[in-house]
Amino acid sequence: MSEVPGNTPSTRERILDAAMNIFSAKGFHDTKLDEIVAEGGISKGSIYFHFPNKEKLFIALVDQFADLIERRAKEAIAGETQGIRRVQVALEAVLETFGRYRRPAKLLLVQAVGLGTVFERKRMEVNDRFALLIKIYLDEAVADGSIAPVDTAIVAHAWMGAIYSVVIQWVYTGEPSKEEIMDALLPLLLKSVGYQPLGA
Amino acid sequence: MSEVPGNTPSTRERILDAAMNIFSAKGFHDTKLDEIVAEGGISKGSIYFHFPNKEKLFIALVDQFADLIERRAKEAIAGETQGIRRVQVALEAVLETFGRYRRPAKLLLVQAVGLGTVFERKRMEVNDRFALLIKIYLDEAVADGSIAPVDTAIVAHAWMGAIYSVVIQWVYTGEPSKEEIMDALLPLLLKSVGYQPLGA
DNA sequence: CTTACAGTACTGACCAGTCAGTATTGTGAG
DNA sequence: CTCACAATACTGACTGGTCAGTACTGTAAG
Repeated sequence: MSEVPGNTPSTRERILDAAMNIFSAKGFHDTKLDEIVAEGGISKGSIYFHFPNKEKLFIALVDQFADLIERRAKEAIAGETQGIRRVQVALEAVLETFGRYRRPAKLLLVQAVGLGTVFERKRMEVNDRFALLIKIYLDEAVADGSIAPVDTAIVAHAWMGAIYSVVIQWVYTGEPSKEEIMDALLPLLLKSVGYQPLGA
Repeated sequence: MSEVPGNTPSTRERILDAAMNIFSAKGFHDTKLDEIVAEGGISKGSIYFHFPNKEKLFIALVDQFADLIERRAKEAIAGETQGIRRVQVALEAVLETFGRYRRPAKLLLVQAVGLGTVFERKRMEVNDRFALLIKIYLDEAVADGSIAPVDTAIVAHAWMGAIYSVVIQWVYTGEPSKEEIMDALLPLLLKSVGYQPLGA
């Protein structure tokens, strides 16, 4: 995630990796900085050299993963031109990325929630960014006639929630498998806006 | 919620009301017991007379509301016999109940998440209860031919996530209105399993 | 020596939970 | 009804453990 393969990881990377492991497992409040120190074989001083405080360290991890998801979605979209296809490949890319990174997924979807006023803004911001992204391409698909007109704002939030929920379930239990999710969730979402996938 | 109208609320009820107000606004960790004490005009000691600790007080509120939601859904279902109609009225009942209680909704859907191992069990339990409920009636609808066969486990989680997400959005912003949600979300969910609502 | 980082020992604010005491209500014997 | 006592309900000043953050020391490279 944060390490360049073949290189000795920098202290900053070691901190981020260790923090990701502990935060994603125990949540923000139940994670003690000393645990991160032990996990990463680094020192408390260096954490405060690289990050101003515990909160910013946590947010750095959230941002890092949210950026990755968004980047992957945009890359996928760039390779397609037709409205609904773009929506489809973006969904695939997002599910693929969540599937590949279980710990960051848990951090973003579970541990970053319910942390009180400070983090609430951050979470809203990330959520809205995703919802807006979905909305834009749904609107595009409506405009070019791929799908019938719908309230794309609500659909965007509903889709996001559906994806989150299934991914969270997978994060905790490992079930359903990534393949089952792709096979069941993708057609479900597309059908919900009246698009009949080819295979169905 | 917890008060018998026309009666002076008992201390226990005053505690629950005050705790609901603060917890739902600030989250578990950012809420100090002294704030609840101030809000409810009660004393710290009486909180500990009625509840063993802060955690159990919080969970009492979560349970109380989860029970209400489940009860309303089951009542709605009991009044119908046909498969897909039962699913539909249950959805309506749940959305209606979330809509009526904004603070409990936020407590359950936002503040109860990401609180670490202790609460994670509780939340999984509540979630699975809801998902199973949906799944049962979806299976019923499949069995009686109302809808085509689908992976009802995934659909159940996806639906739950979709509902949660839209409700959370409404909790924060007041938008979209309850009517818009009902009008857009219900057909969306039903269409996702291939059921064409009458009005469409 | 200085810079740039790494390591460690320590501090003090914070807040959940305690407990000794007070108030209120219940009861039953005279 | 009323007095004695008990049980229950409530109060709020206090405490002790915790842990984010800080101040200080160590070191290697230039």
